[in-house]
Amino acid sequence: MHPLYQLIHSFSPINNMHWLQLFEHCEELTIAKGKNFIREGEKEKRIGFIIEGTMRQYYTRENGEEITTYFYFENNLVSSYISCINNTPSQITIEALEKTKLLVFNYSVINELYNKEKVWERFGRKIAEYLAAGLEERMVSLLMDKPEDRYKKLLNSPNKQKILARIPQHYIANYLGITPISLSRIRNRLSKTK
Amino acid sequence: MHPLYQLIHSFSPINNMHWLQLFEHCEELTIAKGKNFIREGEKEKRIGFIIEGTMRQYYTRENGEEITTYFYFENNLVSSYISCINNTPSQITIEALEKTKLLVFNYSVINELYNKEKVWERFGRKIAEYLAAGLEERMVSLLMDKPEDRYKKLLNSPNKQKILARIPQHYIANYLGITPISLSRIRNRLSKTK
DNA sequence: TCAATTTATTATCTTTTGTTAATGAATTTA
DNA sequence: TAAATTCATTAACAAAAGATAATAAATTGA
Repeated sequence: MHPLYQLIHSFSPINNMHWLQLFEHCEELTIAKGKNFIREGEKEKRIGFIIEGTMRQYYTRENGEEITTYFYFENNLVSSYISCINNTPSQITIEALEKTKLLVFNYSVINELYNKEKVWERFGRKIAEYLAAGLEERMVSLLMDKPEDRYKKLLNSPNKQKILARIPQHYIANYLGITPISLSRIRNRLSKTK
Repeated sequence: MHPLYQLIHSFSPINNMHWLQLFEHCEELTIAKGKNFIREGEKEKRIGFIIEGTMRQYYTRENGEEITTYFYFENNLVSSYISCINNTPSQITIEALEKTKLLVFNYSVINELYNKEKVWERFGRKIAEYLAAGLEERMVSLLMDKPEDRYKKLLNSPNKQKILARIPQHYIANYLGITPISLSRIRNRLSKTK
């Protein structure tokens, strides 16, 4: 079973026919380290599924500063989701942090499948619900926790260990809503307490 | 056309039969000022539609401190959405800030409609997508903007003016991720600049 | 109406974060 | 391998935010 088939199935059980409805519109794409999969301002909507590699999503300030908001790893779907659903130009850029192999399809494909099949419509719902739950958790942490606590949560979250393992620290600082200098100080503080 | 019918229709066009599938399971409920519609720890899942009134959603810290994360007004759907979709006890409390009249139904009703009808499944997707888009915008603002800028955005957002008009300032401070004292200082600073 | 409570502001002090800059380590790449 | 770049830490200072407390204004409720 293809890992993307598995992922979809875990959200909304589909059969082989449904799978092929999507799979026939997929193609492989390899992105070199440092190159972009999606660029800010872009209107073409693509969805990627990471077969291997790591990607980083960021917003760009007016002064050109990049603010990293998310990381993607193997078996993650990656896209400018908001621009897909709102049909607006992407506000984010998605970059490969290492050579990344993707399976790629157009959002229009999935959108047509939403119209065609109830199981695909359900998949769309489940994915959006999953996303909303993750965003809410993150938002609440930003509102309620001190930066130091957010970092501790990251340290204690087993599924986020790979973030720490593979990602430069200054990107993690962005993700936590602080500067790299501040994260370095937090790390220093914590190392002395223990 | 009932305002809830209208709201649903704007997300996913439904006909009168679909509407009645939901409406027959609705009942009216009035919550007195200061009383709760949903309580932290609660397992029963209800969804409310505000006919008139204002509500506040908050998380509670271990020390009992309440952190306000959202406000609801007329024609808003209100529920512990995350606990509905994850089938977990509510982490939030939703309180009436003034006497509030609701139309109420159980999440199980809408969940059965998801199974029964494709238009309802689509409604579920659209609502979740709408929610995710709002949460992403909020999260990005928390990561990228200074508190002062978040407050300015609130001032300039026409649909959020009612927040300022009806809501005590210390709840707004929570919503912006700062203390009431800090918001008061920001207001002081801004009043001097202009 | 009047006391009690809630709410917003201000002051003081402490803590934390941001900013800029310097340094050294690690990594990349030519 | 050597030079260049990226990355993490640290220092010093400024700016902002949190905590606590006092005060005044507004609102609520008996």
